[in-house]
Amino acid sequence: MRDPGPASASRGKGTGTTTPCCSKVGIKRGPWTPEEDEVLAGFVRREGEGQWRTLPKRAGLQRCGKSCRLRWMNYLRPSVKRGHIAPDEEDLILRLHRLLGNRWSLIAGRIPGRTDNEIKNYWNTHLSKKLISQGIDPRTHKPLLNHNPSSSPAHVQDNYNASTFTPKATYPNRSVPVEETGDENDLKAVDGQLGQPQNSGVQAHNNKNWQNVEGLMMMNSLGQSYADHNCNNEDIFSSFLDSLMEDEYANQYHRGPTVHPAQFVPAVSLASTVSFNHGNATWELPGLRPETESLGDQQNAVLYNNHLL
DNA sequence: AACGTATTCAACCGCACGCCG
DNA sequence: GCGGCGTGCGGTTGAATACGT
Repeated sequence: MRDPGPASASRGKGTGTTTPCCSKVGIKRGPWTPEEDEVLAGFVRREGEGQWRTLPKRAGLQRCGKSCRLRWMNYLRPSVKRGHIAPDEEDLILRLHRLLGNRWSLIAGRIPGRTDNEIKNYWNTHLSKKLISQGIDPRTHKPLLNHNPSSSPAHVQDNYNASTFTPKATYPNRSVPVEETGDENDLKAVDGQLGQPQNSGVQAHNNKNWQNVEGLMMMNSLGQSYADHNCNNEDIFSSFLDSLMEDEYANQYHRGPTVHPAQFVPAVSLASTVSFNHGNATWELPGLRPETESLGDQQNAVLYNNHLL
């Protein structure tokens, strides 16, 4: 492994304002030693996670709290899975990234044992290059304009298209059209109409990294709803994401015109239906195939078929 | 073997948000 | 409403390592 390096060695970017926990003289930086790992892991096992700021002092570590937390979360936690990313994990990362963009923590939350840092690194070092080599823009997941298809082996392209890409989806809660280009101005326009993503019960959102148009559309709506009503929607989000992850789902919606979700109230027998409160209306996001739809509510069936298929 | 370049990934940074007094 | 604190996020860095000449 790497040498720990001098305790005062400067790493990372910038020399500007430092966070309080890292400004103290005598705080060690750089790679962790096995001894430090042992101290930290033992302490967290005994005392539990949290109180990271005061943890170094209590545990007798010459580290800042943020560094301790990062080391625990990304390396020492028992649930952290080490080793190579499996093909199915890679496939999942690709599909989740297409939906969520650079929401590494959200993506990591769907892949057991993998950390956001690990997935982020894997994306930047492997997957983004892989997509580029296949003529896919890793930022938008759309074809690169200047890419020569002949430069990629056909079997590679076929494999990727077949196993990884879902058909283009038009989400039922979309109220504005999504431009085919992932142009920044388009994103701003979309932001303006749907509102910036807000902090939610799921996690805090950084507003600066909404790079994926599809994910932007979805998360804007979810985030807005979460923020407006401050409800605990982690399970709802999870099930909604599950439904989005199904190819069948995307197949059902990729052709249809948009409809305001408030216009549509799915039959109660529809499984995986996701409800959101927004303003005075309840927004319903159907998340399954129409063939499972209850025929008991004919009105809903008509709406469903007319507007969402 | 020696050197230069590319790649990997652990660790750092600033910032944003929720909570609480 | 305001400010401090704790926490978590995504972007970036750079030492270690791998690879090529």
